[in-house]
Amino acid sequence: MKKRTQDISISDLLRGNTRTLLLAILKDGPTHGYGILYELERRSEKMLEFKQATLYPLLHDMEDEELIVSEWDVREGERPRRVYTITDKGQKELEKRLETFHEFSMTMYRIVGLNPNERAR
Amino acid sequence: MKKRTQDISISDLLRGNTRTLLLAILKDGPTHGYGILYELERRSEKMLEFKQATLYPLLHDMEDEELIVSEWDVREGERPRRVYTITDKGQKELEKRLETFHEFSMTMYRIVGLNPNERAR
DNA sequence: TCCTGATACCTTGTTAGGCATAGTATCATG
DNA sequence: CATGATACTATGCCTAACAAGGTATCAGGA
Repeated sequence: MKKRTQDISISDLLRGNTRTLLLAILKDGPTHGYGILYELERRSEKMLEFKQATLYPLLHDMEDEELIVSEWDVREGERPRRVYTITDKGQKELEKRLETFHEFSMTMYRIVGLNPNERAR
Repeated sequence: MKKRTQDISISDLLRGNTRTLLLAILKDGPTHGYGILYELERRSEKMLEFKQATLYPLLHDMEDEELIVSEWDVREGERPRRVYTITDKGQKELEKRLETFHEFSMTMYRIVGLNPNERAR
């Protein structure tokens, strides 16, 4: 039976990389949840985005895992924000994840016979 | 509550890249299922592997999607093998997928501040 | 002779990560 | 005073990859 071709899904490519992205953004300074959404959009030039339903539970999990810590930033006349800071454990986790990501990506490039330095056609 | 850190999972990184890998391998010539497993292991130097429960259903789906075609290769005194060949549609799909993969990967590198040309530490 | 491991294919049900959807609330702007 | 942006949270769904199990043939060793 003929079926429609599976769409290529960014969500699937994102899978397994969300923690890495979060840690990488937080490495450059404490940020609150909503700000991370903005920062990711900015750095990726709108190619990538987290859905709120992805981001917030993930932040909570990562705090449970002690990769990040949070504190409420309450200011007069402003909505309270929960600001997240990367921990030492988080830094180490980031290093490990970057290594794995890099190794995986280079293996992918090798297998498919693509050169990472060439511009996309 | 403290939780154990999520392990970095190759399965998750693989997600969304399996069709791309399959098509890339079949692009270099018709191959039977079990042979694809071997070829992937060889090209990735054992970093990547498909589980059989991933491979076979995927091959069937991709045949339904007309990205590949199969025929039984029956030989005297040998177990029958189902040999898969990439179609024109599959070739085009591969191109699209490679473009998306490349774009995604380069975006990842940019966001995490890693240089794809540097060796992993 | 029988057992193990490799080859070769297939199926059923589970898992878990990302998401759709919905809800709450504040503030600026027109 | 309605809308959109900001800011956080919770519940339940979807689906790709996998664990586990099955069938069968053949070679090689104990």
